[in-house]
Amino acid sequence: MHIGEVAARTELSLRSLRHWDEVGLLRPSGRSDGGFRLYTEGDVERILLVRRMKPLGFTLDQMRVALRDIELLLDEGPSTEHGQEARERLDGVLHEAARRREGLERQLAMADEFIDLLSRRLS
Amino acid sequence: MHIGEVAARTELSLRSLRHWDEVGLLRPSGRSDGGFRLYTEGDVERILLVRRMKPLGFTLDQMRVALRDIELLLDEGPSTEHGQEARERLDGVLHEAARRREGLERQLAMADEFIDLLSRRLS
DNA sequence: TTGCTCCTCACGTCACGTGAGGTGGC
DNA sequence: TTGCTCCTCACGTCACGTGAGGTGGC
Repeated sequence: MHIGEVAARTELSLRSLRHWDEVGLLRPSGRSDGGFRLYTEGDVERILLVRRMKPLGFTLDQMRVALRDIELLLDEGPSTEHGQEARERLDGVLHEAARRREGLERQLAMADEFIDLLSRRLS
Repeated sequence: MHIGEVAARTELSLRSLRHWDEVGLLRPSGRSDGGFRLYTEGDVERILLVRRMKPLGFTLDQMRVALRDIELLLDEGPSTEHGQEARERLDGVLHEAARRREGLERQLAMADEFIDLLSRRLS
């Protein structure tokens, strides 16, 4: 499918999808003869995975590595040497993700404090 | 107090505090003879207010305006013409804040989906 | 054929991070 | 006097946003 449909389905901007392609985070599976990016359902699934990871504040490059590792583990399993290495890196990602999740919760708590404070000032 | 103590107490970087000064969001109340920024307890309170507002993703300029309006309302009350205008702008800010709060919650939910997915892949 | 979608530059933006080189404060 | 903290440039970074100018696809 074309980039516009992907953008609509994932709620991402055209520019973000093109940027992710540029930096190698998410390459569309193909291109049309005219040069249009062609995304598969699998591509969309990977985009949605990245979208879930993004609120945790990882860089595009960190997400690129993590995505590769997740797919490597899926393809090769944890038994090969590469599979082992991927697993170890992903253990680190999971720990870091849990840490950052706490940060997100603190942000939500702060936002609530601000909203409470402001609505009290306005009532 | 000096910028270092403020940074420690607010968990903000020295650079952020200097940047907020540069763009006029949060000017320290004074300067020492040698040029050191001097913050008061009131300055710290305002910094903490901005810190609570920040997770909602407003720009520094939007927060600058909102902070001025909040203080104006506190100083002048809602009866003056400026007080009226500030109140109306802050009503808008509160609505926007509530909207963005929902976005933050969706981000937290997405992060949880990612963490669940990754931990299932690794177990 | 129309017009809607897509393309590639390429510069701009936002909120700082990160030195470099120098000086104030107890 | 030492060294720790602070200062001001000023360039770099990250993840896109925003045109400009041009073309593919049904």
